[in-house]
Amino acid sequence: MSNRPVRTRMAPSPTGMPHVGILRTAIFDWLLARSTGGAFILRIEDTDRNRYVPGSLEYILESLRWLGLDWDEGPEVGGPHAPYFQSQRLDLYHAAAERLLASGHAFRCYCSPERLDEMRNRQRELKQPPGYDGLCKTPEGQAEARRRSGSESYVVRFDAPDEGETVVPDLLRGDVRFENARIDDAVLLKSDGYPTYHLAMPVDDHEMEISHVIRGEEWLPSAPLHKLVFEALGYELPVLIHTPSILGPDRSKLSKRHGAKSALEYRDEGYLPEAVFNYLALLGWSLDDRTEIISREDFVRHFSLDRLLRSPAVFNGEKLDWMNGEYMRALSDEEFARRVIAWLEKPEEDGGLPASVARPLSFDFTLRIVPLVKERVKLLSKAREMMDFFYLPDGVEPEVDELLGKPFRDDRARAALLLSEALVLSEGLADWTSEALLEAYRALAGRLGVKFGDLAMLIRVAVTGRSVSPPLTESMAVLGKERCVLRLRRAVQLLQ
RNA sequence: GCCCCCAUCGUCUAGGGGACUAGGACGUGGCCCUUUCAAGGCUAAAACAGGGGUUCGAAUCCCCUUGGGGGCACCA
Repeated sequence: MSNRPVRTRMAPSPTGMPHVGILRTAIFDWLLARSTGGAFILRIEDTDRNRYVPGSLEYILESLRWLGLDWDEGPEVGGPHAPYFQSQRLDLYHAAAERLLASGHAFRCYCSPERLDEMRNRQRELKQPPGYDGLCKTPEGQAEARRRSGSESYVVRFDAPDEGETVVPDLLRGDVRFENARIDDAVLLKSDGYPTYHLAMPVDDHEMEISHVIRGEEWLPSAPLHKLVFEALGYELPVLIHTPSILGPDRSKLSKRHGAKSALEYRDEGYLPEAVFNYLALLGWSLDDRTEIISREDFVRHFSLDRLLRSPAVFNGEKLDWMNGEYMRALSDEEFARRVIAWLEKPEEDGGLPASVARPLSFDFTLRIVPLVKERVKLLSKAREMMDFFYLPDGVEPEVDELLGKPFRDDRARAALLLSEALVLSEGLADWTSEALLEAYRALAGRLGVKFGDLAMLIRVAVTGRSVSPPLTESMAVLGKERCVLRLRRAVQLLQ
């Protein structure tokens, strides 16, 4: 195998948001490059104008940026092999096609789509393997095809050998053998002058000096074709690595059907990029028998191709959630505050706080809240419901049912009494600290003959508007006496 | 239909002939902690798909079966 400098690439088509499968492969590409001092190249495979989805390029770039996969060459950064858009490299593909035509490795095919359809239907009925029947391999056949289609429009097809076998060396899977008779005379150049992947990929990977092609295993069946094209063009074949698929819960390839998400959707749901990176990188690769949380630096330091797995992995959202929680808790308070503020300052419809809350949020105030919520939140998006009551300028509006809860469902008067006792006590409290509050409320509960938990819940809902909240007295200490007393008073009124 | 790939707890995985009464993690159950919710601690259940070989010895190597996945476009 070659000793060329390591150069890997991600080569997405602009057909929408890149999903986790392709991103996971990109992570391996990036990791291989970064761990070897090599280069990671981004190339846009925009050769199918029919499938083009506007905005895709930005989705791709933003996904990579979000995950921290910086590219050394490609869109925006340029590079010695620019342009990095295949639609701007047509001359290269035409020249390659001409060479293949001249050397007899390819031929022009005038068959109409209709004829090809018929051909395939016939083959299916006869239970024969589908594939081009070779009509246009001879001048007579070409004439016939032209006559039948009534058009001069043609494609360039590869003339695959009919005998022998082609052995594809895959670093992960070893030598994979294919009978040449099974290799189709694939279209290399379409009638619109654009190349197919089968031509563009060998040409570009050669031109861009790609040393390792890491791509999904769905490409394995066409790998022998690619090898043949590389050879016909006189190019050195890169190291091939076909990564296993990521599967949905039903074990079929992960797709939109399963709610397969793009990186940007994870971002918008409140996941941390380092957690998504960690989780994805561990789908098909492992460091050892126990390490789950691995920093980006350690991934780079320890990544090696020989620990890549061959078998497909089912995507486990619950484990991702757990891992995201791990990363959230591992953040410093300051960093947590920065990220959560960025989230909370978004418009309400995007998961931020209501418009009534003035932006920007106070960093210092938020920093005091962070220790109370950090370990009870798995997603940034969940932070809002845990934290909003701290910021609401007009207080909270608890539901009566919520306030009464189970213990006081049938004794509203008692709840009102307890709460007003708590109010009076609070108003008279000079030392507004969590410790003092806790002590005072415990004593009160004892004096009134109510379980502390029940009393606390009453106060909790009154102050936070919810029955699930960060620790009560600590939250109240941060909120401040004035606001707490106000909210207690309002709750008492609500019950009376 | 044909071709190719894959196969350890429900899921992600460790394991590359003896260290395996098969380890870790997520999830699940139980207990502890506890002002809610989390977090944390302890603990439990849970797997080598089946069958043949090879070998003194197989989760590990080979073959077959079964199962799962992918591919067979002028899409990538």
